[in-house]
Amino acid sequence: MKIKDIAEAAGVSTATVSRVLNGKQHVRPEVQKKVLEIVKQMNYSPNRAAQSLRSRQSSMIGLVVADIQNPFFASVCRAVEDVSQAHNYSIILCNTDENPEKEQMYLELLQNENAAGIILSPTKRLAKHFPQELANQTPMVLIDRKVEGVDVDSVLIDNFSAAKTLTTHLLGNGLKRIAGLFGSPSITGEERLLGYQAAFQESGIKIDPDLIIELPAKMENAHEAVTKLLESESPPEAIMTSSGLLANGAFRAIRDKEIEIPGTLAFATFDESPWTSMTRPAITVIEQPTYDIGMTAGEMLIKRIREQSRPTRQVVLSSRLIIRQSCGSSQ
Amino acid sequence: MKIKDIAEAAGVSTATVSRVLNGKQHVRPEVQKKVLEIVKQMNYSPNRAAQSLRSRQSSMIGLVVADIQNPFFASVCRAVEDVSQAHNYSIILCNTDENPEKEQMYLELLQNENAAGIILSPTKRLAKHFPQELANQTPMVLIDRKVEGVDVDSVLIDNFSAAKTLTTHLLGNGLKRIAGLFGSPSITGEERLLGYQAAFQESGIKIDPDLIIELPAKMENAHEAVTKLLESESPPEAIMTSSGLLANGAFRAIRDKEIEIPGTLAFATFDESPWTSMTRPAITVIEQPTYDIGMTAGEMLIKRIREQSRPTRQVVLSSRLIIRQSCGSSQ
DNA sequence: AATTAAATTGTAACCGATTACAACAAAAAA
DNA sequence: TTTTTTGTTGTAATCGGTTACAATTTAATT
Repeated sequence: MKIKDIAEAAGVSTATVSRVLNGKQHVRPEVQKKVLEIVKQMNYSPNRAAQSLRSRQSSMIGLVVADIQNPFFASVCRAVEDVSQAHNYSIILCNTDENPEKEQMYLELLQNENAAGIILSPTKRLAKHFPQELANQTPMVLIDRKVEGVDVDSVLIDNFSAAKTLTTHLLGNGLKRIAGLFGSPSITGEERLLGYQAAFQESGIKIDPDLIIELPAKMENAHEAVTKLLESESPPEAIMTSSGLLANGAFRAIRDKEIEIPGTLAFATFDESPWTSMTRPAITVIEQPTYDIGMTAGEMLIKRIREQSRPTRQVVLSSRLIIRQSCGSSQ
Repeated sequence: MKIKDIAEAAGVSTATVSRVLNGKQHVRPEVQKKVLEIVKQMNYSPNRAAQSLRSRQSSMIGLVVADIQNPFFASVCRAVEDVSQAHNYSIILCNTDENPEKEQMYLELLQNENAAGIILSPTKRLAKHFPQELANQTPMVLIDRKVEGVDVDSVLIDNFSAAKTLTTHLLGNGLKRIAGLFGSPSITGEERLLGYQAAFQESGIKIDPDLIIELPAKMENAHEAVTKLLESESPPEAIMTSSGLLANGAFRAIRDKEIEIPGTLAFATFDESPWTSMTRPAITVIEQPTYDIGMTAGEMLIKRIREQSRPTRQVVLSSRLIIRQSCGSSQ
């Protein structure tokens, strides 16, 4: 079923059919009606590959994230999909696992695919060697990670401030030996570490460097690290983690050791998850506007696709500290 | 940068370049080497739209699920992506929300896109009116839901037995008034309901029809339904839910009312989630082999893409009852 | 050495849409 | 009525690959 078949059935040329289908220029209403009828009757829809080849633009949006199993990205992804769908774009999902080679591979793929646009949570390496030409050529929106000195749209939260806020909250509760688990290598993890350090700085309390742990953001890693931490000679008074996945492993390790929260150990983390409000004590968290991030990124991308030359902008959405019982503070 | 440029630079025809790139037939090793060198040097990679147009096959696999925010599907998705990537396919992600129109729209899109294959968790309507022609024409693997009397590959767990096992476990603990929350409209929910009923049947205990609740699998719905249930004149002794999302809302409602588990109310659910082992008491669940389902489906799809005519098969993976403390059983 | 078979390469058609251009018709202006 | 403008339509080129077919070279066989 191709455009030629429709053209023949309607007694017009393929050009006319194409014009009708794309709502272009001058076509007599009666011809238009006839063509549409036949299109409907024959249940025709155009071949995307042909369209894409000719117009040098596909209807695909590349969504490149670290890991779709991370609820943060799942939520972002869902939002992007909702927005895309409303504008007749589909999404190609790419997981990088923070691996620059995978990321590179996917970016090339998306170029070859003539993706209409790309939404990307860049790895640390990409942030260092940012492909500005690619961004100039293909509409792109960065999410979740700050990349300095490049001209590209982005949507993120202020990770530095959020981490500082959370740490300050812990310090404010009289906790001093606060261990921090930060995802690595990851820009997000890095920024949050800086916020953590800044909070200490400001409070005048010294950080025990042994309590700063950078590690790949996987549950098992956090479990292992926290287990070791808790078995050490001078265990911390509090633990904070920089992502939901890390929180999970960490919390499990704490539970395994049957350590009392917040009595013996306080606990707080980035990322609101289904479980953070369900444990007893419920857990103090920094909640990110995940769906909003995805939605905003999606909308910005659509706008850029429509108007390639619009000035770029950085949107910073605000996160929220939800104080619960895991840090010993009353409300 | 197109194949013609490479051909010219290498002093051969485009056909030869194409042959080299696709590892086809007869090309003199020296020519091959030369072409590959130039391809590398000029950093060429082929236009996917053109390839897809001519060969009538894209390198895209459609993954159609109910909702990527459901951790079950996120895990399946991740597995599919891993397998796809290893075979040089990418995935187009489609969320249906159990909405047949959305599903229909996406299936058409995937056809127009010449998707190499489709992995699909079908809605109830699709199961009734299964597009066998589409399945014959495009490699397809069904996941998660059983569809009767069609000739198509599928990967699932035995939902009926799993639900029966879980319900029998509750009954075995002396619980009789067991409320069940089942996702609807969804084949999975339906099958689990049947298993639930069968367990009662077998035990000779009557079901109070008021305790069977079918509802869209969203947290809020479950929260609302359970709240109402708990406020009713004759509240249940136990609640089981047929999916992780429902479990979340249900558990939250129980917590909100500060009802003691398992003393006053027992609780169990389908789907192992990060939080089910972290609450106190920890929750008894049916754990599904999520990653395995995705991986198996992915591999089956690749095989079918390679050999369109192979006989179809149904793979049933086994789920596992994890007994914890939420149902009052010692274990 | 002559014949046959196999390997290598190029030419050009093709996939299915979009669109520049030309042709023609109808309406408006002179 | 003639000329100009505007609107409608078709023809054919084009996007960038793949591949059938034919042509040519090389190797194997008789």
